[in-house]
Amino acid sequence: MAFWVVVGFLARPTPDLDGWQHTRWPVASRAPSGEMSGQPSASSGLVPGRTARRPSARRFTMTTKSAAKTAASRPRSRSTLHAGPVTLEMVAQAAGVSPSTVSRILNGTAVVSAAKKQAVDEAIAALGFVPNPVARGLAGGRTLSIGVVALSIDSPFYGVAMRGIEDELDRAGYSPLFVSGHWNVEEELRCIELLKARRVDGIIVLTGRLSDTALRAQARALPLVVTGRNLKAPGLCSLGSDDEAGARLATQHLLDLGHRRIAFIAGDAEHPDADARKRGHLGALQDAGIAPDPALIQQGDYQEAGGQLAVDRLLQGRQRFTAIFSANDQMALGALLALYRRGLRVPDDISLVGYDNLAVAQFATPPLTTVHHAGYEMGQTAAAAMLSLLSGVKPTQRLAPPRLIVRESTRRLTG
Amino acid sequence: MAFWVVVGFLARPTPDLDGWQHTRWPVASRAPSGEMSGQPSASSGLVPGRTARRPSARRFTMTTKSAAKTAASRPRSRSTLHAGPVTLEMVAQAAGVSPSTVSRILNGTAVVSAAKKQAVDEAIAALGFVPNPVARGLAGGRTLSIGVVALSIDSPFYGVAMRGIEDELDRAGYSPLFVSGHWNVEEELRCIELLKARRVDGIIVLTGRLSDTALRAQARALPLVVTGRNLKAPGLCSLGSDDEAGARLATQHLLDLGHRRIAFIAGDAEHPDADARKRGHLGALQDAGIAPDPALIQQGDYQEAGGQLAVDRLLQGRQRFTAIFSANDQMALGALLALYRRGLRVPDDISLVGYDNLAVAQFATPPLTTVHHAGYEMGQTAAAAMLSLLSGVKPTQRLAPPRLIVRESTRRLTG
DNA sequence: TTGAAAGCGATACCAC
DNA sequence: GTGGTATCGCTTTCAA
Repeated sequence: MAFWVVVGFLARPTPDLDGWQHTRWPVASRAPSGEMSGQPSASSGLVPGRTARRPSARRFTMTTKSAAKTAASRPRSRSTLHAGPVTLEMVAQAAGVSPSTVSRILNGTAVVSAAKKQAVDEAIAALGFVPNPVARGLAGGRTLSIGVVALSIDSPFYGVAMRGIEDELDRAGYSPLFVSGHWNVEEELRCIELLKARRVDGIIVLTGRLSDTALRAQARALPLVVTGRNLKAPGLCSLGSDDEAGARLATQHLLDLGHRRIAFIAGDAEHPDADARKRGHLGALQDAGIAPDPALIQQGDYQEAGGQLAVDRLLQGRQRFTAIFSANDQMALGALLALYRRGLRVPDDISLVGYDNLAVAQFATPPLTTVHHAGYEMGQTAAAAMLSLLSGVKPTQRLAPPRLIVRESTRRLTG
Repeated sequence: MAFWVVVGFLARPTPDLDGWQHTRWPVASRAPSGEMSGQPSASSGLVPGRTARRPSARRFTMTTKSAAKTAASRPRSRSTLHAGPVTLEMVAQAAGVSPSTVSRILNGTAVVSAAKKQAVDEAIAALGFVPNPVARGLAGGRTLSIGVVALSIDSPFYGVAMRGIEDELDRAGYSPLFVSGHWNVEEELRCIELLKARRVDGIIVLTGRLSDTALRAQARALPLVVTGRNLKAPGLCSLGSDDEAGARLATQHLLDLGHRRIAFIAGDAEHPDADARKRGHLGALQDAGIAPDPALIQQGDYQEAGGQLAVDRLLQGRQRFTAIFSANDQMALGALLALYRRGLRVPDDISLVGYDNLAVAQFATPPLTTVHHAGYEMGQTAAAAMLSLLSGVKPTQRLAPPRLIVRESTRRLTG
């Protein structure tokens, strides 16, 4: 996208217009004709801002067929000094073609003669034209932006997923619009409405709390990609990861090391993947012929504090166990602290396995054995799937299966 | 903002139009009249999408004075069944007023009679009207969105800052647009251009790599808030935190505990605050009459691995030291691991202080003594400052001074 | 106070 | 292949 590179923007308010006053920032493409009036609205809660219209400088328009070659009579002729947002129309004039043609070249909507294409490309480069996504959004219905609903903008796991989305979308000229649902269904819905109001072209939901039904409904209005689920619906692409298999890997690893009494710290039950991880753990135990001990299963919340409390409960209950599998790394970190507080060493006294392979996991003391849950890749894949959806191609992306990362928090049970 | 609550959106493509085909998602407010033609463009790299115009259903317009009461003849009359984006114009019709009046009420741009206001408010509620920010952006020049340039979307420290921004802006009806510069000046500039292309109303730069001069220049075109700096310029609000004082606090704490040989792990030199933290450390030493030993100062990079390597170098160099002050928590985590690997216990053998008070710091083993660098609050304050700037008020926000958080990674030097 | 209408900057129909 | 131009949904003159 060559035309996307150069941008010519206002360095200072255009001084060539009549009535310019002391407004500091040129608002969009308008040159102010005076200060705004009016009070902050009760509805919007905000001052209208320093917007005003070009008072005399009227854009040329040719409502009737007769107004043919008026181009030269345009009031604000282009000059390097009086820079302002360069419009498609300016490019058209400079290249001596119609706006339609420029648009066609920009979007590849139709075949244009090589000569005109070159003229337009040159004009674009010369003027430093950047298409205005806002106008594009209004006119074309597409804003080249994708809404991303995350649980929280500062989530350690989804943070890297967001980076993956960002990188992948960027390559296609799309921008992500991140909003956070804060672990709350209503807020997630509000986020989606906000994104739709902003006319995003599609929405990526990173797991989230919404019901499958709600997601299906949304997908009827807008392309939707959702991670952490497995559901089928028109216009919807779900990218489930096999958390059950991942959890099996973790528990199996502990079993392989000779552990038999393995405590499990469950994730937030509201989270769809929490149950899968629990099933994986129980499944692995069962396959090994071990009856799960309910006392060894502690409810957590996917947060550090939850892991810490879970271990405290385990210890207070005087449960015998030689290993812990925590349904995510964050809780494992809390577990690590709880064990440390009691003077229990990892892995000498207790082996510990996490899940997710967060960046911090490798810097825990000791570095955490965990299940790699590819966050960055998940984001990238979700974005790629969205781009497929948008281009009308059925997305075929799938997530890589989870894999075990053995570090230093687990060891063979001896004695 | 009462009108912001309800949204009526397309559940399925409007079936009342002629020529409807198998398009899946209604693009913006248009009902398709057929499939799109054309190839993906070399410029945009993307398929144009399934956009099409309403073929016959023409919006009513009154170009001449004579076309007075045509409202009733409007082709697509409003009905609950044929829901579609509710426009301001529909509200106007429902309320029996002109679009201008609705706009005035929405924005508080002018005084409107109570009766009309009520009628409009009711119509808004009844139709579930939500103003289209895209159209607003085009027409008014304001998009109610603020660009936020971060180093990375998944930065642990700036993550919480972003949350602060999000929360604060949300209360004013603004949305943040997060973009990442990836620790790279060129990319940061590219981000800013992208944000300007998307017509954000202002930009918040979270520290970043841009030079003060570059920032000043940007501020001439758009309101700008920048954290981690102290610079003055028109249209610019900088929110510097006193990192020097914070670092002094950390080193002073170690001195108070009787430590004399204190190693320092410096932050990424490209970061403006890294130098301040180093100065604070050296200043505290100097005040205590201790000559800094260059061998005890190790360069880090603000990443975990950097902290780990720094400690490795310290240990390999057989330096004598009883405490370490790491210029941020991430490096402190790495330091913790390096010490653990050598069998050195924190705080028994070595005391360790970090900086930032990341969420993970309190779950390190042992929980990290650190300097609280209010990320969330920083974001909130930056957003508030931006809102001030936008409303023409000179921002007076300041950041709270850093403060020491004593946890378990430091102890009094005995013997 | 209120309404009419001219844009904002693109897109994509429709005709040539 | 092109150009004209009617929108998109809203803001803000200007005139009444």
